[in-house]
Amino acid sequence: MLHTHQIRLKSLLKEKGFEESLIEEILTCGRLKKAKKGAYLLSSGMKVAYLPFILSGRLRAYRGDDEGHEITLFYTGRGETCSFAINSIINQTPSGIGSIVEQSAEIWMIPGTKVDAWIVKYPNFRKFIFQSTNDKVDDLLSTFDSISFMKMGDRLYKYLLDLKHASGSSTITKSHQQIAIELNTSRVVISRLMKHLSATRQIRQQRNRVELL
DNA sequence: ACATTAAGTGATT
DNA sequence: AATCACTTAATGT
Repeated sequence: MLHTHQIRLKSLLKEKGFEESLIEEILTCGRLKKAKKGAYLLSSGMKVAYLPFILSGRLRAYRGDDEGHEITLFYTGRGETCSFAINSIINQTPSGIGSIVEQSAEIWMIPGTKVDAWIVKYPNFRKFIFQSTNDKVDDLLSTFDSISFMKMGDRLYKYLLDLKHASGSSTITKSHQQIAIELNTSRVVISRLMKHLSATRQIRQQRNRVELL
């Protein structure tokens, strides 16, 4: 007896090219977790017990300090897993990053204890894991570059573009304050830059809403 | 109508 | 690019 989310999960796993028997294993030993927008899934220093496979929604990974500063690192969406979770699981080390639900998500939680064996047993799982790691390291480097070399205005624009790609929508519903937190700058700075983007017709904005043009 | 939260702005560092 | 101090605009109760 399969639930609708299990059917969707199954077809997504097939799409990913996973072996039939692996799909069965994933289905039997995982469990569904529904997480609402704004929920914290993981914070820095926590042990990771489950490998999250995202069925729907989107997560935002960030690095933070103890004074409430943070910086957005990358997003994780449908059909993806967070490669930092993989590292924490395999190396048995605590997570160095935090993860928050950006768009209400359904996540298939796979016990971390299975990961080692599956990497050995299933070539396609191994590929998936390495591919995920590679993807997220690329994202991370791109974020690193922007912090190191780009001016705030360009960083903001890149941030908006990244969000557009991650969400598949050119409308972003966030306040200037929230964006400022994610980029680790001040609200005033974001407001000024937004005004400029608006004046040069690169965006259109309303309260709590930015549309990329 | 009033309070609260979001966004805009000039001046200063 | 950040901070302060303040204004104006939008929204909730």
